[in-house]
Amino acid sequence: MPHNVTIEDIAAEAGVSRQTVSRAMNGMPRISEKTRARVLEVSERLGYRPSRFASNLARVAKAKTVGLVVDSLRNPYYSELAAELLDAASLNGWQLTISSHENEPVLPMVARLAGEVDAVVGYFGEDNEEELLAAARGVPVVLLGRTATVPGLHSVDIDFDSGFVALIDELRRRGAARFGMLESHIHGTEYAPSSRRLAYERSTEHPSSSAVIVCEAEMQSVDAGEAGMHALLDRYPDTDTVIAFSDLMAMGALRAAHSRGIDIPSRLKVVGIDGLSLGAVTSPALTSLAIVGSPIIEQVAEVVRAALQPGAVGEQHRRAIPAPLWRESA
Amino acid sequence: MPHNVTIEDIAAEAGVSRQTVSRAMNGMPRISEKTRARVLEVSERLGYRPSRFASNLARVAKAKTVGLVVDSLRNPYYSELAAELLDAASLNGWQLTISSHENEPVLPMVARLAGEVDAVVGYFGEDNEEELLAAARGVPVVLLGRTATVPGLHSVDIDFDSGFVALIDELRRRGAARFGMLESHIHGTEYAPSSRRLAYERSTEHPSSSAVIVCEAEMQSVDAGEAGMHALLDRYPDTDTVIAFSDLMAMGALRAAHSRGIDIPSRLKVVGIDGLSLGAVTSPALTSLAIVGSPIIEQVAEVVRAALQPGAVGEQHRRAIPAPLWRESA
DNA sequence: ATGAAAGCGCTAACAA
DNA sequence: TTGTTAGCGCTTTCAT
Repeated sequence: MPHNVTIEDIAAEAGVSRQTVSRAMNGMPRISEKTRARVLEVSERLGYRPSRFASNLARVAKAKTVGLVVDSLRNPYYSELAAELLDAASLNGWQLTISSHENEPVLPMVARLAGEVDAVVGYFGEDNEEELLAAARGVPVVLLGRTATVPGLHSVDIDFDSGFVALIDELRRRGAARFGMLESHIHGTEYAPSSRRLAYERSTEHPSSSAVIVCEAEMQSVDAGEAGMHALLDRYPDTDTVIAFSDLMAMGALRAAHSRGIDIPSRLKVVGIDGLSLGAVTSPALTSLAIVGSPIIEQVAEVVRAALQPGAVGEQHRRAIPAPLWRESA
Repeated sequence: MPHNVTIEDIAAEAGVSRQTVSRAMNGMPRISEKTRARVLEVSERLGYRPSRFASNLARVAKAKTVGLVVDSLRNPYYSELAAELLDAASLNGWQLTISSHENEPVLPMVARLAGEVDAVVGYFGEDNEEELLAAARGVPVVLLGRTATVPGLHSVDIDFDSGFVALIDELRRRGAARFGMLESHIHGTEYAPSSRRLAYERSTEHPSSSAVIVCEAEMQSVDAGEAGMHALLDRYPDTDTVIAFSDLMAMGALRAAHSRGIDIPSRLKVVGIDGLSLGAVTSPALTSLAIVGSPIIEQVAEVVRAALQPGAVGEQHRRAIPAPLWRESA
């Protein structure tokens, strides 16, 4: 059983001390080119791989990495969110490790992640807060899209109410009068109104906001949006403005409108939620209540930055206000 | 200067040994519920965060993490690739940390990554192999989309020639006769024919394969594809089959065809490259030469698995054959 | 330019 | 159930 090759082996083989090996491997000064070359040659020959754990343990400037938990990177909402967090991470000198709970139960995943990262941020659906906290074993956790209720958990929630007010106001100014909404319901789960629907209903007046179609979404929510749009147009033919649960669903809605020969936005306005850059390439380009590309990531970065501070204490709760992103469809 | 709180502090405060603290924190057996609770209480009160470096150093089953380097997660090709690698990672018990070289030069990024992961895989464009190898400091590197030429670097290349043969054959069987291609050229860089274009030209006969339009792509290559399609239809009006550099460009091509009232696929077949799941929601759904969703990730996972083996020696070179994904547009 | 000593903070194996 | 003894493999500081 050939034991793992360590810095000690390289030092011995090259006839130098461990520090010299360290200097050579890390491109540090105070070493002659000659010895450096020799050490590098030896280390390559023996297949030496420095232990990142040992080196970070000894080093004073330790690497920082934040873990992101999402449903699936196949959903463009999460991949754009990840892209933004990646920007923030690079700005702050963090690494970003991503996990999706597509294949794995959340709690074990968080427990595993906790052994590899310095903070965990993510969407955790309905997961129990106490259990999350316990699974994280001291690693700070930031809940996205909901407000944490137990002490010790940070959160960045989304203030749909404020976002909707701005959106509906401007839509009205543009002539919107009879609203409809395409709500989403993940197939096979028990239905509960989403915070998006609730905000929609609060921000529109009653008779119009009764025009809600609950779409049974599976993976491909574009299709659900298309079907939902047909249902909505059948049931509430005089609707002039449709707000979809997500941009993906709105894209389906656009398709349904197309197939019926309905002109957008003159006859019907369509608005998504999310603010995906993907929405720029539909025709017409999709107007959206933007979460991604708005201040949410700023907030997350600030919370993480604070939580990563050595003496950090207490939790932070923030709310990000989604902002309408006006393109052509409304 | 309050030093970092360590296991020692908790042990002292709780009046137990370090080992007992370890048992409590990690949910290990052989500890009474009473002491566990007390230790947990203390650790929470003092804000104890176990050092993942120390724990992994001491632990025999160390965490494995692989680093993925991509252009940008905003590009669905990379995010779907990442999603697949995430699946493979979860299957193998790895973590996945992602870096994009959107904001950061590659070499320093690889150097940083190398201190945090056990293997690096990624698209490295034109980057110098020797420099990459040096930056990785002993951490295995897997090049994607090209074949490594220096010893020490692994690679998984894409065999477009084989893929194109299968694609073109079947297209011909379906009536394709005059081919055209929409090639991509990243704006502001020197142009060199892509391996996709070369494979296309090899697999089609000459006069038809001269129908190549080089599109100046920026971020949003959908637009480039749209413009390119118009140019192609103007210049080679009798083209009956168009192959685009990517699915995104093919989506633009679809849009151009739409706006000209050209029916797809009866009058014109359109094929993308990449195999994005996004292609399923265009109308008509996009046929594509699939890279993502085909064996490429298998190959990558195998190479990484081998490279992660303690005594691993030598490098691996593999080729993945893209497979046509027949949907409606062809 | 190089080396020796002293940790970094934890877990594994064994003893009590 | 709990504690003791050894490391894990590297970097830092200080000599030389």
